[in-house]
Amino acid sequence: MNIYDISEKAGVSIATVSRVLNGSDNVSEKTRKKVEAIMKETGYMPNAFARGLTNNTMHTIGLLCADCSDHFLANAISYLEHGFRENGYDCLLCCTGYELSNRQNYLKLLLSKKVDVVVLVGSTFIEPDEKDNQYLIDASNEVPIVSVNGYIDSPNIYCTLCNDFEAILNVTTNLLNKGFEKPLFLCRSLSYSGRQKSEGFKKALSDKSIPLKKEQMIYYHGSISDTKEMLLSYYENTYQFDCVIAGDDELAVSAHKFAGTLGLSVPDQFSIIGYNNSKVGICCEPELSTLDNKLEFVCSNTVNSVMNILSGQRVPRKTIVSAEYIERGTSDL
Amino acid sequence: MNIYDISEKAGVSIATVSRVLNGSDNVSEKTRKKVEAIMKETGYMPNAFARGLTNNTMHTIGLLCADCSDHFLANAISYLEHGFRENGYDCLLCCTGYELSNRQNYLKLLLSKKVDVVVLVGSTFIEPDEKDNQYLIDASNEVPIVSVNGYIDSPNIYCTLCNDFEAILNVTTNLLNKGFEKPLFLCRSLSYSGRQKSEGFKKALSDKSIPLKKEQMIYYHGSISDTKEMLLSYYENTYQFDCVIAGDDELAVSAHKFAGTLGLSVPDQFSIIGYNNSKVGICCEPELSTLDNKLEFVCSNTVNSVMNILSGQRVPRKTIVSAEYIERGTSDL
DNA sequence: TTGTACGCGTTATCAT
DNA sequence: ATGATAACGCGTACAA
Repeated sequence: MNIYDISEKAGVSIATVSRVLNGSDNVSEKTRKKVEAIMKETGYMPNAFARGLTNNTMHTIGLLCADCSDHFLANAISYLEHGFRENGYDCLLCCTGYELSNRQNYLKLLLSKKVDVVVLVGSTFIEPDEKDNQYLIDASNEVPIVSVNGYIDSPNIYCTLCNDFEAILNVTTNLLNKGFEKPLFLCRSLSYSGRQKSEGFKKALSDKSIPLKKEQMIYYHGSISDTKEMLLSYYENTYQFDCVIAGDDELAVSAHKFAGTLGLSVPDQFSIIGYNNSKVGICCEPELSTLDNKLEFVCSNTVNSVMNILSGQRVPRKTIVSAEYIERGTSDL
Repeated sequence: MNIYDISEKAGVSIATVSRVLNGSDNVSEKTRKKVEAIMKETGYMPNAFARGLTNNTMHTIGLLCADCSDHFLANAISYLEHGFRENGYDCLLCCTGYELSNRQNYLKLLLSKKVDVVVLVGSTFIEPDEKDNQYLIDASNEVPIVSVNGYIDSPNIYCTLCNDFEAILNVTTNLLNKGFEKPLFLCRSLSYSGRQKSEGFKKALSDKSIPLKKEQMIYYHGSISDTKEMLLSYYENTYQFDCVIAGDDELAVSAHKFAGTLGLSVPDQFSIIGYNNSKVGICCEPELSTLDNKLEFVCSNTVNSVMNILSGQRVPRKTIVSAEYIERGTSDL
């Protein structure tokens, strides 16, 4: 059932059918009704591929995300998908993992599928070494790229992110003001966000003229229980910390369990602050204090930017929002 | 840069270009090399829409899921996406929510985008009232449908699921054998999976000739803390249960917190068993005993089924796998 | 082995 | 207001 069939049944030309299909006003009420009736009756659906071919778009947006089973990324995808769909766009999902070469292939794949925009979900897409981001810049010549939570300075790449630097700086400062003297910064990786957080931590110490010791910062990527074990041995052998500033809530939960097995009194003797305000933080007892990085705002801003870009408007290349400190049971600031 | 440009530069016809593109053997090594060189040099990419138009497929699979921020569903999507991609298929993601009319619209949308298959991620897509599933059956006339964790009996709908009935039956039976006398079954909804679990619970009681009381089964959909409060008041006012069999781990975490505030001794005085073996279950202390419903297997089987269907093979319409009981700190069976 | 020509189902331009 | 027709880029049957 294609446009020719409809035109024949309705006794009009395909041009007219196309006109009613696309809501053109240059068609008499009478024929419009007639054509619409035939369409309903036959359950006609215009062929999306043919439309794509002539319009050069199928209204789809490519989502690049490291791992959608990650709670934070899954939430981001959820927000983004809803936002894009409200605007008539579908989402093609690519779970790339963390390896650069895979990511490059996935990006190529999205380009070959002719998505209208590609969005980088999560700050891990922005690498510390500039040359590793060149493929993004290259791709941005063909299609707009938007980044959720990462920043890169390039003409056709638009970024919305949380001020992770400021958030960690503030919370660390407050912890120090409260009398904690041996902070441990615990983070997964040197993603863009990880780097910002790291700098925030360092700044807090330097603001107070506290010399930074190498052992005060750990980068670790393991399961909750592995991380707990690591902390146990680290505490024993390397550095006896009295509070943990974590790069995400799962790391914080590990620290929580660490404190539990050592019987440290939380939050007075030992404080923990997570990041992301995610569900895992309210499963433990006492519940986790955390930093809410305003994911919903970041995502909705991303969606708005995309829509404006697609309609040819100019949009800011960088939008930053402040995190919000959420105090629960593992800190008292 | 299209196939004509390439053919011109290479001094061959578009047919030949098309042949090297699709790996036909009817092309001399010499011209193949030449054409490939030009392609590489110009960075040519065949137009996906034009291909879609002639081949009537763009190798994409539609994923219908209620809410991809749900941990369980996000995991399923992750497995599915990887599996499909390995087979050269992309995933179009639709987060439908739980309302039937929305779901019907999303399904139509996927059909209009001409996906090759639609997969229903999660058992909530199978409604208790048969007529509410008619839209699925109708759609299955146009495109194969596969269901992850739900079952519906229809010629072009293929289902892979966990034996939730058996799992809850066994675990409830074991709890009763251990001397627990006041079990509470706590579940979110009467999704297909919810119905199976419910029946398992009932069967366990009836097998022991224990009369089922209405208050022994709760269907509740709220946040962790709301659920905890609900349980507190339920325990006080309605039914003083001594163990909880939960339909998912989050509900179990709520019960965990409930037990914590009441100071009930877990697992001897009060036992809790979750479902899904998800991350939230290892964030609490003691960690949650749970039922692993073999999501990875279910998903990989789903992917295999889809690939076989697409290649024209016959595949079983129903595949069932048994859950695995994982004992941690909230039960001792 | 290679090339010609048509079909896929739209949209858009130009007449009428 | 409506219709004829080119164009989009590719795959392929048929011819050579």
